[in-house]
Amino acid sequence: MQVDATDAILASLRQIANNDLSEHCIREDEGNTSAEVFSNGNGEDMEQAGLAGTDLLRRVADMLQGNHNGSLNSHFLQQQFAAFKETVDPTPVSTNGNGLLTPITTQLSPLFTSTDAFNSPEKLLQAIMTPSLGFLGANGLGASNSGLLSSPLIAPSPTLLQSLMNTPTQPTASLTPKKAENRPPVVSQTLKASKRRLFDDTSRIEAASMSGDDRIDMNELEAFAQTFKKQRIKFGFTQGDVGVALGKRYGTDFSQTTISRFEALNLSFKNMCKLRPLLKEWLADVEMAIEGGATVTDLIDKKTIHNGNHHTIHHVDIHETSISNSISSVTASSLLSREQHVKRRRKRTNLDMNQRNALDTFFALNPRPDHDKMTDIANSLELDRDVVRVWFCNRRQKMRRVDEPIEGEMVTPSVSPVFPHFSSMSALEQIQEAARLASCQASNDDSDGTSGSPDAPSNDGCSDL
DNA sequence: GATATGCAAATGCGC
DNA sequence: CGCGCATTTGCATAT
Repeated sequence: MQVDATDAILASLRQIANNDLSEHCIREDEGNTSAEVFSNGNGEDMEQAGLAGTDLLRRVADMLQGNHNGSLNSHFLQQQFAAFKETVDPTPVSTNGNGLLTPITTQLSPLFTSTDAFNSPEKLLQAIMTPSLGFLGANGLGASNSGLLSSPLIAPSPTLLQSLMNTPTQPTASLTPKKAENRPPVVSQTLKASKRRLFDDTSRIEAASMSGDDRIDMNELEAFAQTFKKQRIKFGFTQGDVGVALGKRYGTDFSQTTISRFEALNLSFKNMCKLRPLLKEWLADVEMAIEGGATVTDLIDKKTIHNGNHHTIHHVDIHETSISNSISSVTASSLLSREQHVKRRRKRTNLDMNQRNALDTFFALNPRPDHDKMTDIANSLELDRDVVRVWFCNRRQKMRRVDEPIEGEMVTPSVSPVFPHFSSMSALEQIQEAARLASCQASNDDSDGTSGSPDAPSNDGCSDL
């Protein structure tokens, strides 16, 4: 009776702890090694394992069981353990291209000066469960702030454990409009996927599949970015300068961010192609001007001051851009020489805390308000209706993004059972009420109603007024 | 002070 | 017009 799953886990943990980790490759796809250890793990027996000092272990076992359809999996345990070890000693970790952890020769961190710290499963588990180690993060969520956990590579571990804890998951943390200090090291898969870098595989394929003339030489693109940066620095322009200069020139300026991303090839392929001719032209002009004796400050000033006038700054015929790409030819010279009714991008609205909170609240009430309601909301928040509309669109988009990856059960009562009484109110009343709520919760930093998570802490203090 | 980056506004396009 | 979805772009802030 006592040779039950708990013992088995103990034994296995001990074994794992004792063995060098390198023997237990943490490969995702081959759960061989000692998988048999738990093959007899009949879950029920665990309930009565009253072994002293195994409480933690049991908890983990329970969690494991709960999380793995009743079948304990030593491979999984090993992962946890390995992750833990890596947490304590981040250095040797490495991932191969496939995102799989590769075997490592372990080395204990100064914190755990001897292997003893791992020899006992109790210790091990205790360590895992110890908040100060950041393994579970504050609140049992996987937010690892501890300096120990600075390596992003160990992130999966807290996450897994978190799921073990069966805590309401909030994987992306992207929902919180917090200052970026508590940012978890790992971005959600979806978010990651949505970001396209120039030289990722997709782009390569994309570029390679372009036909004949349209084909853009990736190397050239890369080279240009490099040259551009070099020249830019040589002449003494900042990224911001360039952005502004482009604005004067093409009517639509770019931020320092964009220039930075261009130089670092951190834009999509298409985007790079679009920007390149502009930058190329600008650079050519600058080079010419400098050659002609102009100083950089001259150029900057000129570009900064020139505003609503006719921009005679240039007239370069850079039509030998060698790339008769549709994008490239259009953008450059044509816009200016016509009229400059260049549709300027709306300045990015910066919603203040109250507006955010209010919108969040509205969203919780109703993620897709109709035209009138939208207008009411906009008015009540002194925002452009369009801004509000876009906000809702983006918010829905975000919600989908966040929810989807968590396949299976999503406890998203998106429509708002949280505030049932609202449904009987008029739009205006709802707005007023929501505004009250928003201001109520303005001080607490939750503001993350997206997941519709049941915990809704903001609810307490305010809902009844 | 300049640059890099996370999150999310704003845009564009097809429906 | 408005939506969903993908993408581009920039504010705020970290580095």
